[in-house]
Amino acid sequence: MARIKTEIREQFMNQTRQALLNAAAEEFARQGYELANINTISNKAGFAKGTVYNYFPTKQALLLALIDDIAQEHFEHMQSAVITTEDPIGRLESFFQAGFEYVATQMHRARAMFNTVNSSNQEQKNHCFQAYQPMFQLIAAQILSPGMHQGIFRPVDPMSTALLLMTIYLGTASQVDEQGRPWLDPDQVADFVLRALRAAG
Amino acid sequence: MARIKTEIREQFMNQTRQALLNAAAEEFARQGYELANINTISNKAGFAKGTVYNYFPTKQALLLALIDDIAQEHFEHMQSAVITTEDPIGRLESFFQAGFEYVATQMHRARAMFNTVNSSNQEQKNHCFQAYQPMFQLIAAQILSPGMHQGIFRPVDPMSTALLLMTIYLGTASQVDEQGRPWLDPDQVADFVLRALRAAG
Amino acid sequence: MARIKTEIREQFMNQTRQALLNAAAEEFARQGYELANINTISNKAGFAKGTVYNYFPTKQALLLALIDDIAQEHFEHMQSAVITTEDPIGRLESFFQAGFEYVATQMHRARAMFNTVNSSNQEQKNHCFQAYQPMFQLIAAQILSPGMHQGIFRPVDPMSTALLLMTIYLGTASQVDEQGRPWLDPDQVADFVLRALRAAG
Amino acid sequence: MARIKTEIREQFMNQTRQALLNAAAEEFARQGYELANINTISNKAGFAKGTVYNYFPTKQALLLALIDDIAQEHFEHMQSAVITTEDPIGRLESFFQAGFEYVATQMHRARAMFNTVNSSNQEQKNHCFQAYQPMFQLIAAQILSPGMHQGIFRPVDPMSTALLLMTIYLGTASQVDEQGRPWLDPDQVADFVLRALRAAG
DNA sequence: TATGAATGAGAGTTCATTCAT
DNA sequence: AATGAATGAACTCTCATTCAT
Repeated sequence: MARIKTEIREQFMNQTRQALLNAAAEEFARQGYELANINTISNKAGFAKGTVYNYFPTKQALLLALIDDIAQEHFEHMQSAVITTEDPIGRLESFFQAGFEYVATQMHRARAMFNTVNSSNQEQKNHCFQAYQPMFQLIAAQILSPGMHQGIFRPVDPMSTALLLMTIYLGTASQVDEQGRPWLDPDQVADFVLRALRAAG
Repeated sequence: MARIKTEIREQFMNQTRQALLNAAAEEFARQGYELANINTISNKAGFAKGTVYNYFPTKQALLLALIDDIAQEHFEHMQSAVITTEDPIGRLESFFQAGFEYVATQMHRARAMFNTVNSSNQEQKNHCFQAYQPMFQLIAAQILSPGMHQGIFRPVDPMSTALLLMTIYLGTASQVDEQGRPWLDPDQVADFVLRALRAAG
Repeated sequence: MARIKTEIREQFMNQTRQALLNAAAEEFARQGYELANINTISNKAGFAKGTVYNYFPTKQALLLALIDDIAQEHFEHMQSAVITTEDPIGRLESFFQAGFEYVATQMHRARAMFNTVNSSNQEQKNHCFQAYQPMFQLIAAQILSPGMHQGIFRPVDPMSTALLLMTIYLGTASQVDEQGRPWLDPDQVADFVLRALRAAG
Repeated sequence: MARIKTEIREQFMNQTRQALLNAAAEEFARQGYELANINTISNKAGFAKGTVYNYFPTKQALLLALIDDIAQEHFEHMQSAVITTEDPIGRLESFFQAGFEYVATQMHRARAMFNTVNSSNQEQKNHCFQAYQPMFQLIAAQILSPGMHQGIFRPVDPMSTALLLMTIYLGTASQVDEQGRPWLDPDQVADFVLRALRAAG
């Protein structure tokens, strides 16, 4: 009984926490970290200013928790798309498609992440890279390695190439016009990358 | 006589202006726009706070003037490297080499520019793109077009490909470790891009 | 219960607001709007600088709220004095007596208002006139009109004469020596005005 | 010869000084003392910022010199109008007519003076009263005294009545609508005052 | 747990004044 | 006499954070 009560409470707390994270995503996306306003975030989430501090000790802790949330969701979205096929080429195409899809459907979260990854604050930037380690692993282990083993991709260093692909993904997916539409399309980018990776002959 | 006096004065003013721009580059690079401190900038340049406002009406105007300064210098550095050879492949290699070189030698200016290009402030971002138009033209007209005409590069849309290359350049050149060394090297990146661009066969 | 709590809180807030308005009156009276210092105001009220901005969005909003407060209090003071007698002559004498009384007892508030009414800032000046509309009505409807109807006052245009009387009141009541004592006394002024208004013969 | 040179120089200096005073009048009228900008004033006069300080040691000194200039001109304008007739009633009417005329023709100077007379700065206010002493004398000695001696005006205290008339003049002449037209006209005001002053019977 | 009044450090900007030219 | 670059004190306003309720 007490257990159940506790669970219900936790669920409520999680709801509040999620509401705050969602509102934070929107605000961090629109304004960037420095200009983001804690008051605006809490109000957007339907709470008062002080409530944020019941869940996150500081503004930066809120951002970093958000980044963790985003990175995990982002990773799961990409992974599930990538592993639906065995073909390394298809996987790479899926990677870019799923990536652009994520940016399109989770605009706020994606932009909050872009802003943080490009932040001049080293701590925030590093936290992003940490949180995105699984994504690098995904590229290296689930796309590049199989491709090289099957002789479809030329031999490359998996980690630095994963970094390059990730850079290309982040760079191209984050460039959008004033209406939020990307300047480049994922197939075009995937095609470009595939030509660069394909084994000769 | 008056002319000479005026010229000397203008030279002095330009010196002050340049000192402020240099200090601003350092501060904007280290802190990003929002955290950059006008007082710190002017002191770094050897002046009092108010002096900044004799040269730039607002903090943002200072940033945008700096971006113009950087973009021009950056462009000139790249252009002079690119046009030393007729060979499109060499030109593309030179482009990345000169690019990474610029980032290495003009660290502050380059980082200030990266921060601005990735800013969540649309006005600042747009200003960057405007200021970098010559660079896009350089890629399209001096590298891609000749390469395609000579049958060395496969046919691509020059502008969107220039955008892609620029994105790759900015993305890869801006990724540096804590000591400021790039994670990827220009030849590796140029090689990757060349494989993607080369005409089949 | 919640209602009671809310009421208590509101009462507290009103106390803070009033304390700020009182401190503001003192400061605006002594220094005028431009030289008035928000920090001084909040400290005088027993609060920190930022607290002012929990109640008034800007310095000018604080001034205008104060003007509204003063105008209402001022009007109520004058009205209650005026309507205690039916006699138009007595009413006019009461008007000036109560007016000088208000200035003497509410020195800060009165001076803050004088400063604002004479401000070179049109917006502030206009706000004063708006806030003092009831006072013009009081003069026209409760003093001049009855006086004319009873044949005690000669026929005059009520509104422009109300304006003239108000001008005379403000002008004479605001002239004080270094110790704050008025140069003219209300009975003298009332007598002067009465002679100008009385019906011939 | 040296004398002549000196005179020419003085004339030049006086020209510069006058240009500065005129520009100051405009700025002090529009903005009030605190918001008036020394740079704006000097530029309006066709000089650089520093030039002001060759003629006036401080901003306030500039204001006070301007007040002296205005008070003298204002007085001369009123005096010459007042003394054209021997009739005290005509003199009083002329006083208000000339007064409103001065405000209409020397709008900037008049408004600068109104702003200063109503300033919360005691020093500035007092300086105004000092500078306007001749005007009080004019009212008392050239209008009220003759009127009383001729039995046209009832007996009043000349100085306090002069103060009252001056207050009424300043109050009514300074009230203008957004187009700068006065709300009351001088004859109306003079008529009001005359009724208050006329000897009974 | 949720609230929101209070805090106060900190920032950008203005501008009277100085002074070397 | 005229200039205008440099100065730096002073000000308004913002906002992350605290804490009593």
